Amino acid sequence: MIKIQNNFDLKSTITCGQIFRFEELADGYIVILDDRVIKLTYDINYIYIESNKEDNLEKIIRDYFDLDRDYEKIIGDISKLDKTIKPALVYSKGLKMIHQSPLITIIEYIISQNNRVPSIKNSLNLLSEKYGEKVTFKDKEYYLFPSIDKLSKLSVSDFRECKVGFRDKYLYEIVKSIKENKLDINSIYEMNSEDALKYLINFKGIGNKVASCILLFAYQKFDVYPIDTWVKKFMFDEYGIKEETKIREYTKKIYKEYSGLAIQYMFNYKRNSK
DNA sequence: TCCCAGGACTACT
DNA sequence: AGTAGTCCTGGG
Repeated sequence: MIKIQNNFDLKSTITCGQIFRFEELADGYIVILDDRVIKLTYDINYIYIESNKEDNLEKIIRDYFDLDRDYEKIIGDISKLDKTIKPALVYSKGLKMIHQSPLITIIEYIISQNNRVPSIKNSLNLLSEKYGEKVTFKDKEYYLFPSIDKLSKLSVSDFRECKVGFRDKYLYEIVKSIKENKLDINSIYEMNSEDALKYLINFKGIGNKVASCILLFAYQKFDVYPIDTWVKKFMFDEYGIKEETKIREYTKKIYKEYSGLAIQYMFNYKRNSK
């Protein structure tokens, strides 16, 4: 068990749509990471983390929840640039952008296309239960997300059996590309956002939105972002801007390299506050 | 039973 | 260059 300062908003961070495989408990959350299961509980001062695998835990947590980035400063900078977004920043104070493994993020967001959250979760759980490593934690069984080696042995119909529907062939092809390094997930770290976006969109099954989510949640490229209905609503209500291209122009001009973060805060505010 | 939501691709102009 | 139709699942 480790404890860290409770200086972030665990609930928003976990439930705001960036994480699919989590479970809400009476006193906290279970989250399934790449290589372990964690349980997070909290009081006013601390967040307590337990795992089936304690080694390196603090470092992994700090990395996954992006705890070492100075969000206070970023938020300060954004609110200096723009007053209108301030309520959203205050409301979502403590929301962190998670830092997930590229492989999992790519699979998750391909499945998410034209799909709803419960159905996405169902598919991810099926994939994990069938092909992932079983882990026992506090007398309960969990399944980690399958490795690239495991995934690359699946057929199109294996994917189909996990209820991914027409996305089966996309997953099959992309997993193969990753395995053969035709989709080089490591090279993306070094690309600028524009090139990375173009690179990802070349692969069948990855469009603009999916690519944006991958770059934001796996590569922490804060200047790329998906624009969904909640963000559109915010932009229309607050600024009277309706078209997506105009929204992109505007957010880029105002929020610059922090656009992805600003957008996520907007999304959380618009969707969750009254 | 049908209908709908939800991204990206394909095949058309 | 732009767009209608299509792919599948789960839920109303």
